[in-house]
Amino acid sequence: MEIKHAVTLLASLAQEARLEIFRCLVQAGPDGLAAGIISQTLQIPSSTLSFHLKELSHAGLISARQESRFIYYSANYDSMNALLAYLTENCCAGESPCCPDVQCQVTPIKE
Amino acid sequence: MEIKHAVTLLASLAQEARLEIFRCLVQAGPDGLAAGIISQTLQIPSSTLSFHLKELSHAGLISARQESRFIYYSANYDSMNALLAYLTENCCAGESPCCPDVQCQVTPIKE
DNA sequence: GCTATATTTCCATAATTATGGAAATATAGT
DNA sequence: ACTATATTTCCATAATTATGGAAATATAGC
Repeated sequence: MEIKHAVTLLASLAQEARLEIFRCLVQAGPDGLAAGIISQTLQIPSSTLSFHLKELSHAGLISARQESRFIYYSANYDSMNALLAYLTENCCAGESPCCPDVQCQVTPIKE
Repeated sequence: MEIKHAVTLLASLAQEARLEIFRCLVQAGPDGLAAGIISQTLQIPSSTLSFHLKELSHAGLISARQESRFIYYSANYDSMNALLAYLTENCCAGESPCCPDVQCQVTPIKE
């Protein structure tokens, strides 16, 4: 994953309403939830919710599907997995030091 | 971890310069790097870097320690681990559906 | 076609975040 | 005290992001 993509995913989750929405959708499972249900559950006005859903959707973290008059939003598990993998590989903070021989590209200070 | 704290951590990583800085510090290991080296390596003007280091520091993702005239910044592995744990537990997208019986708190639509 | 419900778009406004130069501050060697 | 280097603070400015009401659009039942 490119760093810019990781930043996009992080940014879309770095907002309380959106993190709540995403968490809610993850817990709701693959079928997802209709926008109205999310609005009602999380007490978010529809226009504000729509804005946040669009953000998450643009980032690729959720998908939408129309079903009669309802639009169901569901979490894209793969996308989240990819983000976690990126963070674990590049910014990991495991017990054992990660990437032990990878060095930050430090150019020697020239006099 | 509280959701607000997760949001704070995500927000501090949701910026390309900061994600680069953090990644760099993770790779640099526990000793970290002096601010000037980071500035030079990532080509970030010192004032801008200082701003971003402060953000990461406030979020608790990095620590600073003075060493003679230099200030060394290093990644707080524990903090990152906690974030990954939070995301895995609350927003996880594993192969197997997570939290199978936890349901998003959906109040039934009343007529 | 009318009505009701679901969702989005539009819009103005507010709030937050990012940028980098210049000046200020800190630290240490001479 | 003077000098050099390291880092931060200050500041103005720009850019981005968030909010929610009102209007517009879509969908389906009657």
